[in-house]
Amino acid sequence: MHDMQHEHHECVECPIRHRAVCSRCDAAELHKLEQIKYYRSYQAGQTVIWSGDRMDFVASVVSGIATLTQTLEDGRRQMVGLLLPSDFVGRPGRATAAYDVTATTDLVMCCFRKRPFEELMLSTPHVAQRLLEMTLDELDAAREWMLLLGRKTAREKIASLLAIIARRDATLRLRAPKGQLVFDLPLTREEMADYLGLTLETVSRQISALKRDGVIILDGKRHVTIPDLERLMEEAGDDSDGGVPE
Amino acid sequence: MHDMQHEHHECVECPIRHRAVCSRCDAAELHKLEQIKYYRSYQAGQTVIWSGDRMDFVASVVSGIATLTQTLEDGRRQMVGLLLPSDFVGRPGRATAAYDVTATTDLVMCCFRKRPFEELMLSTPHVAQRLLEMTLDELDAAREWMLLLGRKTAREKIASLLAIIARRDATLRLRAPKGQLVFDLPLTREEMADYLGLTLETVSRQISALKRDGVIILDGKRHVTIPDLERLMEEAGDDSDGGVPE
DNA sequence: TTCCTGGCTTGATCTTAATCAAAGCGTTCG
DNA sequence: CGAACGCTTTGATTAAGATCAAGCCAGGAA
Repeated sequence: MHDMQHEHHECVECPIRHRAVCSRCDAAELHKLEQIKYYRSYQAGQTVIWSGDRMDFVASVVSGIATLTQTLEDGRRQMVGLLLPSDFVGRPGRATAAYDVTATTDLVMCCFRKRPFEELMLSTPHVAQRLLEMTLDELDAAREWMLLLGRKTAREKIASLLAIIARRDATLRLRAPKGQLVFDLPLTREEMADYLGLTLETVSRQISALKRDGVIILDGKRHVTIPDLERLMEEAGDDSDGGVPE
Repeated sequence: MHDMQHEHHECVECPIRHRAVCSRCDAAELHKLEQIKYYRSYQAGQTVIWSGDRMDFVASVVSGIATLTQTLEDGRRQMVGLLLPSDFVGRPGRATAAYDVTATTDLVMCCFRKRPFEELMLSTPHVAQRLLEMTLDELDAAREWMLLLGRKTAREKIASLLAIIARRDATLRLRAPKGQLVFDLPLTREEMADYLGLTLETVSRQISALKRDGVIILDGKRHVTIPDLERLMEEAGDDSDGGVPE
């Protein structure tokens, strides 16, 4: 419809191009990307791909939320990734999925056929460089998550998760991070439990406790208000690292 | 001494070049690397760098073992990385260390000054591509680790750690992974506890239990024999994923 | 040799979160 | 409308691992 705006419009529509490519884009590259790209939609609860399945694309979340989970034979589940809009899924150079990918809300992904995408990466260095940056960010997030799983109490885990969601949500909406934060929990109690390495009963109890103590205000089961972000961060037990340097 | 062998010798000496660069090396690039590279040695127990400190290099482990740890204000510690020879440390594009890095054995690292290394990355695409691959491997390892921290029992955690060390050790020594495996634990009980999100007492008890049950044979406190790797893997509870594809 | 010291083991007890169980609430479906 | 279902809350009990507390053992120093 707006031909003159086409390229810019594509950037907004498709975060991978915005985040990984467009910052230093080039007409020939954009044209190649255009040819290997397609969209897929999933309903809430649908599985995008099972661990071990052939995966012939890489993708970026356009809207909605997806999770990566791992499962032990006896059914114990651990979430290992939470994908919000603009996050990247899939690994260049690997044929099969390493995790179950599930849509927890209605989900739209922008996919790129894997083989041509890999070829594009070889010929356009800044795509690999941008992808490296994003992967390093994910690795940092994973290590923060490891601290949570290994050493935090149930209450601290819940507070940490709420802080993480509030922060990412605020970033997505470009809200100022000061003052009251309001958002809807994008996860069920069970999904939160899988994120935190807890049972859903413990999640429910700790949420009730935080509510009772005034750390959060709950309206219904999903709508959360954080009256005091500082307070929540304290509950999360995160290292503020204002410590004494030697 | 062996001038004709110089480049190859350097590759062996310095894993980052071997793993990230040399596979597709080029004389000019090698020359640049040579100029920005230097070695540092640490004694067992020494801290390489504290979280938050300025970090003006990236590096690769040449020999010995280093750990990455995160700490909560009250002293709870969680290991988030275990670096064996050829592993990479440091993040291009970041000024300060995000974790405490500690030498758990005597350690030699091959360092590259960060600024010139970043410039080299911009001009030599395959370095960024190789680094991306390595980072994706680390991310996979981190996610496996998250499953361990969030959902495995103490016994499974110990068995998993032993399997991980046995596997990496076998890889380093280029031993055939069949039959009996023998190795020395490179970590104290406390370090194992920090790896696994347990206390050192629980680590000790579970090691004793695995010994009692014949899953491992202990000679002294550190020398371990795995009589049956299959058995150990079962104890580790890992998803063998020989499941039915749909 | 004896005495330390640091790393490790083992025991007793306590706490946290898991498990088992029941019921509440809000939607959707018949 | 009422039944049924999915998600959640809450309660009672149990179990896994943490915590507190001795001791053990090997190696190094005096």
